[in-house]
Amino acid sequence: MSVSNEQNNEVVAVDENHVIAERREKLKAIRETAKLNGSVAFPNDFKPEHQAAALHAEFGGFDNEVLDPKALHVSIAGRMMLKRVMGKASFATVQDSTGRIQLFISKDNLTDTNSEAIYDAFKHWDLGDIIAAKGVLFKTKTGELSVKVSELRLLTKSLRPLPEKFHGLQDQEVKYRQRYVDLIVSEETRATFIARSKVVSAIRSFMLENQFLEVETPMLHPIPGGASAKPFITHHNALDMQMYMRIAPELYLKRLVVGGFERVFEVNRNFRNEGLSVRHNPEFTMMEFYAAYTDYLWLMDFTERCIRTAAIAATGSAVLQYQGRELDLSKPFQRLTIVGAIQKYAPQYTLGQLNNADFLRAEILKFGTKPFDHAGLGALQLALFEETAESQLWEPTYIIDYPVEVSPLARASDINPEITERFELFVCGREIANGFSELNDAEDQAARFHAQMKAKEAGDHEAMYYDADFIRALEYGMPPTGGCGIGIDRLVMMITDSASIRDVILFPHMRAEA
RNA sequence: GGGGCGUUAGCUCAGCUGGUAGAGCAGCGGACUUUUAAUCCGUUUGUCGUGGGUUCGAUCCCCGCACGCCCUACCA
Repeated sequence: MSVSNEQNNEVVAVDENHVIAERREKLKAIRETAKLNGSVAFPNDFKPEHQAAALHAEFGGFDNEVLDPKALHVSIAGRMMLKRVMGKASFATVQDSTGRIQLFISKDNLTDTNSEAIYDAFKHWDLGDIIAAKGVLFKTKTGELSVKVSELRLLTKSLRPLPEKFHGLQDQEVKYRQRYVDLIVSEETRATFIARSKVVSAIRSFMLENQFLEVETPMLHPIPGGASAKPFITHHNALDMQMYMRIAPELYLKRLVVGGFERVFEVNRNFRNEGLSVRHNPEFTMMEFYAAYTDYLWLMDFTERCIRTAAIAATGSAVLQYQGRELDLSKPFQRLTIVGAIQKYAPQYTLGQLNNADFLRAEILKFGTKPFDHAGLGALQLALFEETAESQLWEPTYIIDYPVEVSPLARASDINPEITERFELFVCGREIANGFSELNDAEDQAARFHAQMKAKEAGDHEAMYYDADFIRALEYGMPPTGGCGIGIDRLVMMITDSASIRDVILFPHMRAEA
């Protein structure tokens, strides 16, 4: 054919190694044999009726005296992970989505007319091939439940070799970039993502049980809002307008509360155009919920129960181990004010100092952080908290009394207008959740947006935009409401004892491959 | 964005402060009818991440770049 085709072949060749080349040759032979037999190289007519884990659970406890008379016929399929050929008899370990089971394959037991050819073909099948078997359950000499195979088929030829069978996949980069390989060979990785699924479904059930309505709000926003963060910017061609990937669903969910959905929640992705770290992925999952006629005190109780429920659903216990240290989610979560937390974890500061803006400003500079120019006392206290106390909050702790100036969507305290009815939940030194009594005074909200715009003009790139439609919605009247967002990835990190957010995201963001 | 460490066969890893590379697994050939990372015999495979520099000579020393991991910063 053409030049381009030759180029393609060259590209393939660069990626090839002799192992892959051997396998391609085997596949070629398989195709030819299939053609002669009127069959196909990639059949899809085999339907397994059993799975490894269930077979072990149901029959693993019996010995051959029980199993033999039953003559339990099973059919299974999966990836061949181990193969031990010993002349005329062989063992192969097959892995399906539930676990592994061993096959015992001997020419004598194969019922097919050309059993010799099938057995010889099997000897050349590779680790990683998807195979299917039918046979009878029995126990080997060493007591392992196995299938004495009467029918054996190759369903899918695998062209690429798996990682080394004992050490598995060690290269972090490959684990992230080629998660499919990681999942094939790492039980631990599979367990992490199964736990993640359990966490999410437990949270969903918990919300539904508490009369919340699950909703989906836009991911593409004309005005980014609901958080202080840099958005990804994109463009809608037909409308010829700039759009933003959402940084938070908050303003839409509150519009729904205005609309009369008094309890709503959404579990989905937020996108923030910021740095990557062991705790940050550009897209991350939030469970955000709003409940009319509740406040931040109610939210703290509710969030606590929600997290505890999720942990138990995923691990069976509310007492966990995180990075070698016990994490007890069963006890009531602590509550501390920002100043209280500093006093507890950095007792060198006096109350007088903590209420002295000039002192705080100077102290924060010592930590190498520059507080923003117009930071008030509350913001300075918060900055010092972040430097001194935050990372020490191992046991679940709600920090309360966030200053108004850093909480533009939260309801101010009736007692002290400088602070809001807001909390953040810290566990293992990390922020896990953020919630507050919602600001439902449309005029106050408009004034807060104006203040944010001023901050933006003054150079605060993360200050919020003025969202006129959101103000309009509030002007129709939003009932008093409490709302909270839980960072699902970080919660799953905690519950699965994962050190990096990338370990709990199936396909974490990576730089383009070299 | 700043700092540290890393990159050697398909995989897991060795490689002596410089003489162009090894092991195990996988593969290929052979033996073997109860193995468990099967075993035993034989055997193939490398732009030593990449581009420069120093040197008679570089996987090794120096510099740049790419990618990765960790710490740090912004943040959830």
